[in-house]
Amino acid sequence: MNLKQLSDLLGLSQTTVSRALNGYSDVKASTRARVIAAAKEHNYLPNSRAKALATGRAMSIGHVIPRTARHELVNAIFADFIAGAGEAYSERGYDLRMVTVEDADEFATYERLASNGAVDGFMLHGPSRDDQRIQLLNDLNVPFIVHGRSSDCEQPYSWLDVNNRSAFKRATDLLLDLGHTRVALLNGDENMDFAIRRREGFTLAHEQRGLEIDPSLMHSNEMSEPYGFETTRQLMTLDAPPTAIVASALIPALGIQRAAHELGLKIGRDLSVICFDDALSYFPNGSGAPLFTATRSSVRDAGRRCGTLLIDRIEAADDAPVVTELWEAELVVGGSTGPNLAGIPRREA
Amino acid sequence: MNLKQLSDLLGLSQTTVSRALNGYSDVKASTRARVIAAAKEHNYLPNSRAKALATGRAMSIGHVIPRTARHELVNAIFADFIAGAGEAYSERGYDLRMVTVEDADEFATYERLASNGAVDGFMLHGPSRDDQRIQLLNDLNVPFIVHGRSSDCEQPYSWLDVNNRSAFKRATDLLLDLGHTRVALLNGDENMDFAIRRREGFTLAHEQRGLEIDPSLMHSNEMSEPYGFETTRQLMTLDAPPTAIVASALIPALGIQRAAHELGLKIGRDLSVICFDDALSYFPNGSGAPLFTATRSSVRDAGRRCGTLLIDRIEAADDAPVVTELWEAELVVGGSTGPNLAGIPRREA
DNA sequence: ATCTTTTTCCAAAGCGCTTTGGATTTATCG
DNA sequence: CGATAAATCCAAAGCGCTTTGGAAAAAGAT
Repeated sequence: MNLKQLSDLLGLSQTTVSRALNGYSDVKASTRARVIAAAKEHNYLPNSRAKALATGRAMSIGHVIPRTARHELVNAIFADFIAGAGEAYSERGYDLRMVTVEDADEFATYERLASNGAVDGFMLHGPSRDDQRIQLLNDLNVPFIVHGRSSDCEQPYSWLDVNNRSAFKRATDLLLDLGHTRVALLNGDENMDFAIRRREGFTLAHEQRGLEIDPSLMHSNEMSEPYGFETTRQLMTLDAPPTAIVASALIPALGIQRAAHELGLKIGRDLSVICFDDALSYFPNGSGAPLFTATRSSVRDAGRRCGTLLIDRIEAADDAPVVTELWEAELVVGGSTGPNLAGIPRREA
Repeated sequence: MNLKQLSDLLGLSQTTVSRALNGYSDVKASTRARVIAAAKEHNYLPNSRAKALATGRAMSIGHVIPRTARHELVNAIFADFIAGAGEAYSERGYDLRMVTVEDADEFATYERLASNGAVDGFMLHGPSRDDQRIQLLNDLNVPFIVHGRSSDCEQPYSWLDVNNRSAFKRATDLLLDLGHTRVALLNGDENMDFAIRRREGFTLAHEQRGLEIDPSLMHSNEMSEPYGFETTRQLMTLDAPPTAIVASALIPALGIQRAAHELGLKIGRDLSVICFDDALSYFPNGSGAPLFTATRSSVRDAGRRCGTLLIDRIEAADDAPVVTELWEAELVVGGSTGPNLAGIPRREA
């Protein structure tokens, strides 16, 4: 059933049926009712391809995912983020068009999808320090929003970010306040902007107290359980091992925990751990009382808000000013942090 | 730049330019070259909306994700699966159209997207025992493939599944061979078909040896770390606690591990654990030697294969026979399994 | 009752592509 | 060299919707 058939059936013009269905005011209430009833009865649905062509709007949001470069993306965070974004999209009648590409094709794909008319805007994930995609999309003059920020980017652009710097500063402050003097950092991949800011927070907390940081205590890698495990094992072989660790996520924190157990160290007593908790739905930070002391910010909520902001921009005038939003993470105290008992962790076994 | 402008510029008809670009044989090699060169120079790209309307093909695959009902989907597995599927899609020129919906709107959304022409086919995730979506999509006569199976479904349909039954049977056999007599099952959500089959494998292994299973040893829940943790703690308070556990995934296995540590039990000695490993990219089963003994099958590979099979079906004749593929999981032996030493786990501390 | 205004409807022109059904030109062949 | 076949090209008709610019009908004003 298409528009022509439906309008023939009703003895009305396509124009009238179309306008009735789309809520225009120049159609009598009674005929609108007739049209809607008939449409429902014959379950007519406007062809989305035709509609897209006629309106020039694709009603979809592009997510371009490079295969390997930022493959950190197709990961724990990603699923929750797009779950949140997807909610915002479907509320507004949009859907998510995801395309995975070879790294080399990434830019070309943005250009293609934009000039193509396949999407109305883009969601940018995982920005690096000086992310070239921002320049590109500004040049293409297509709406987009960045989840995160790009420190060295000069251009104006819209973003939503959690305050990673203050989150890690607070986390580090907490540990220093507890008397820890050797605090290790298991940061995320420091090509990513969020990791850079987190490191800044970590170092700032030390600087404000006039503390030097031993470089051998700072590590950077993609967040995985083995990363937490192996780095911790290695850290504990140092002459002066750390008594506390700030970790980038729950997953490496579990690795830290495993290493601690293996070394006979009790988390929260012999070794304090604080991590960033993205509040992933399938990976809660314990149930009930938090397992780890953590700075928490829901990546799902962030996705939802990013989706809303992006659609607002798509539907706004072309010259709408950029929008930015900085979220503070919440500090939740769990059982993984405690005072520095010895200066040097005790060993058992 | 659109087709008309490009053809005017070349002094050719739109027909010829279109056919040149689309590789038809009725255009002279030299003019084809001219056309391609001009298209590249003015970077002309056919408008995908117009193309979709004219061809009747959307070149996109629908993934309908209910918000909460199977929210297990928006989870650890999901990201890797669509990463794999996305590769297959982009190789064939398709992309992924994901739409998250309220549970109540799920069926209507399938109907809408299908009759709408918004997608050319569907990927079905996480089938339940008697999944109604299969009937629906068969009725709608739209290509689709199921990742997994639906045990009680009578209709023919295309699917790709890992042999969960044999995987869990082998896992259980391994433990029984090691002398364990009380083996617990931490299954996934038994509304899901895969979990049902896994339980079958678990019970079959016992039955073949004439062993009864204590029902208090069998649990079912969504895969999370706390689920593993709490269930294990509870199991260990039984009069006769298990000496081995079969777990649905790596994530709950980490919870099991945490509980074991807390109870002073050493994994692989006091408590054997074997789990299913979906080979998630960001969640490896250890690095190098496997952390857990596991039955492994890459969900990313499955996604890739599902994508290929689905597109094959979309591009095949309407009456192409259904296709099915059953993968055997690989058994990898790690340090988490060992012989039953006592019949009752020893306690330390 | 006549003239405006408002309401309600519609014909037709796109949107930018593909494809059908020739028409024209060039090559092949007896 | 005329006739047939093959190679190239193109005008025009869709695809199914929206939207413009009126026209016709109904309501309101005088």
